[in-house]
Amino acid sequence: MPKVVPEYKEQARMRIIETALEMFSERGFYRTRMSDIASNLGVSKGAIYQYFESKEQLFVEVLRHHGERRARVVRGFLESGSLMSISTGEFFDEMLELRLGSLELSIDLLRETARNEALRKMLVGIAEGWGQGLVKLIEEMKSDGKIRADVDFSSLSRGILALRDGLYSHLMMGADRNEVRKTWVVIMGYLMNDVLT
Amino acid sequence: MPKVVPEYKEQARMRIIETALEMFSERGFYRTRMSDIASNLGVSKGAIYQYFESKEQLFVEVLRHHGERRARVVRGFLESGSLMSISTGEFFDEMLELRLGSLELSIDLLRETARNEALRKMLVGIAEGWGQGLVKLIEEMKSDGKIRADVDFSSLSRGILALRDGLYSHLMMGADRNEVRKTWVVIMGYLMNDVLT
Amino acid sequence: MPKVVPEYKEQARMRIIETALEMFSERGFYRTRMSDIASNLGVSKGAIYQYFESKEQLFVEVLRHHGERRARVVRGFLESGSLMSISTGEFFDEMLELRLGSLELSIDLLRETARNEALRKMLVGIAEGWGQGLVKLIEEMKSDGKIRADVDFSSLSRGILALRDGLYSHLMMGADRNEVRKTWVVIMGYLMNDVLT
Amino acid sequence: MPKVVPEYKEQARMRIIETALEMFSERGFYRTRMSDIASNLGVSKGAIYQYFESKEQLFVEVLRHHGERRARVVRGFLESGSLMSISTGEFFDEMLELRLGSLELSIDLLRETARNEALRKMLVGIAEGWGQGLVKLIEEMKSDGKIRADVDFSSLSRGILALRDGLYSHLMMGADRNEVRKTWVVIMGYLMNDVLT
DNA sequence: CATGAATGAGACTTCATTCAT
DNA sequence: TATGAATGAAGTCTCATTCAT
Repeated sequence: MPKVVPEYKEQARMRIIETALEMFSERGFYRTRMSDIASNLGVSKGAIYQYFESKEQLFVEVLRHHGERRARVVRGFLESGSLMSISTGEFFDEMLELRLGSLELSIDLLRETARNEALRKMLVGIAEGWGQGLVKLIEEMKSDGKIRADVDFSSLSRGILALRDGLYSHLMMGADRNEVRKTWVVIMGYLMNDVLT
Repeated sequence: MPKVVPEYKEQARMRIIETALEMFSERGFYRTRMSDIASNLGVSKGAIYQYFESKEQLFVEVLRHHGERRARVVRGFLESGSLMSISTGEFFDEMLELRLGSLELSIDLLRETARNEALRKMLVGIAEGWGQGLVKLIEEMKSDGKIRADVDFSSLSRGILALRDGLYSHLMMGADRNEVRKTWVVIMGYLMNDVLT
Repeated sequence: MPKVVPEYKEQARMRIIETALEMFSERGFYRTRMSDIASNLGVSKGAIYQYFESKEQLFVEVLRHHGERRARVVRGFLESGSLMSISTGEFFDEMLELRLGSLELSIDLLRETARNEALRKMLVGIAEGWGQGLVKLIEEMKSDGKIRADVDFSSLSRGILALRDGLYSHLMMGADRNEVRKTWVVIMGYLMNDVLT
Repeated sequence: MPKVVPEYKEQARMRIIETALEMFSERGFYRTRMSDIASNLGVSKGAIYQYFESKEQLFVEVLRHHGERRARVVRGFLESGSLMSISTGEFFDEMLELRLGSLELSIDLLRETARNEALRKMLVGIAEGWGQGLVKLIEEMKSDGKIRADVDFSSLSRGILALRDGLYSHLMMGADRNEVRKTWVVIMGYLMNDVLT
């Protein structure tokens, strides 16, 4: 790709973000050196600094990009679907693919957060996005009579998200993927029993 | 207490471990400097090296100690109790008090793991401890007829643990403690509906 | 103007030199980045390297150009004038306009000098030019009987130059321009009292 | 010197400041690397960071220390003396020894100043200290009838300081020390002629 | 000729660890 | 044993310079 085309810079930026995302979530913010990212990309350290002014800024952009992508995908699921559709193994796989939980990143994020107010805002925003989406879906289903009227949708929503995050962490700790997926399906199945009419 | 008595060394060791545990779980392994731990303890950096040969070794000991304490407490709950007893807000608070989830530590642990096989073993051991405890409890309840025969106890056990871990992470991210506790109670209540006879 | 005419190159060279002169004297050699100069000129960094082989070489050319211009102006003053004419506030303003003192540049020059013999030669040459001009003027006035015969013209010349340079440095340090100009006039007045017949 | 004595840290601090002062004034702030200062001191780079949190902070401390020392010495001269005493070659030598002019440092200071308000304050303070001391001396001499009543002491004071600074810069540029000293004596002599009764 | 993305040497800074006192 | 000054390896970041387009 010729370097003069206008899209070039944006593509280069995205390549850096994608690579950094992978490395940050696998090794963590501190264990990932700028030189690692650079050599993984096949460029020099300096090149990255043309696109991001610091390692911390790169991290912020990685999180922002990642958060937006997650939000888009999840919204798609929630809007078109029902609670049943997210109780499936397919949904779980899809989430996994997108590192939708990304507990790894979240922990580092949390630690950076102490020094970076913008990060904290974003963090809260992303979490709220998920929560609101679920809550809205549950409310709609309730008013459609698909869900029992006495369901505490706030707890239900938070519980589902917590289950998801916890299962991710188990995966990270080395749990077997099939077992984890099965757990999702089984537990979500139980919950659906309880709340669906 | 005169410094020459043998207990002194053990007490000093424990003080270091307790302080390091707090700091590692709040700031993370990388953000916590040896000098921070030392000044928090009111001793010199050198003193810590009389008890632990390296920062990594200190981390390992912190995790070992923490893991053992958690295991003890949880075993107590599980042995004396039933699934109902762990569905309560009291149990949740108790877990919280002991950093029983300690996702923060787990993440750092996971990252250290890449270079330290012993750590990985311990990690898996701790997780299995929890899992086995729950599984055993569930099996006993099933054979007592307190739980429906068709329950997939492995998934149930893993799901409960994942729920716990996920809720911890939400707390870390700034969620309200009362809401999180309530979520635990509500979701566990649903699950009990499904599995208890 | 089409870019291929030979004058173009010379004009482009001069534009770079003028811009660099301003930036070097305001921010200093080290604080001025090639990219700053380029963006101030509205061209790319690469373009500058078509005219100057390195930042250091550009600095040398800036100094040469500046020295020559100063020399021309000062010669004009000295040849057509008398000591009285350089004791005026107008002369002071004129000097200022041309950065005739340019202590800022001189200091950077001095520091470059350690590695660059050619620079040192030029530096000495410029300083001598001033000195010789003044000395010659004083000698002529003396032989015309306008100056007392016992005047140490070497010290007088050097003293005048030192006064000028010192006042420039005061300006740079934030002194009020009117006060500085007045000082020049007053002190030069005293000195004229002493040396004129 | 044993490292446990309380004075040790202060002495170490001063050694660093003295060495840094020499190197900053000879090579300038930018050309002086922390590793140069360290190896000149015979210690590692890291050691300096136990005493100063950054290169810039070291520079500030160097200037503060230097400014205070200069102020002390000059005050002594001015208080005990008369304008005649500072018109001597001995005074000039003394000033030189203490880098009392320190134009080199001042230029770097000036450049740092853009980013550091505290520095600018100090700079102004030091300059004012000199000026006030001279002005006070001249006023006293005037009221004692030793100086002509119509002397503009503000301009005289500034002129003397400018002469000093200018001569320093000439020395830095390679002028002969004896000639420079002689210039000081001669020009100050002329000025004394004009202002003393 | 011009561009500006990429390079890479080198500067600053941090911090786990050591060791003389 | 305890101290904390010193070390030095390693990481982040800068910027003059090059070169493919």
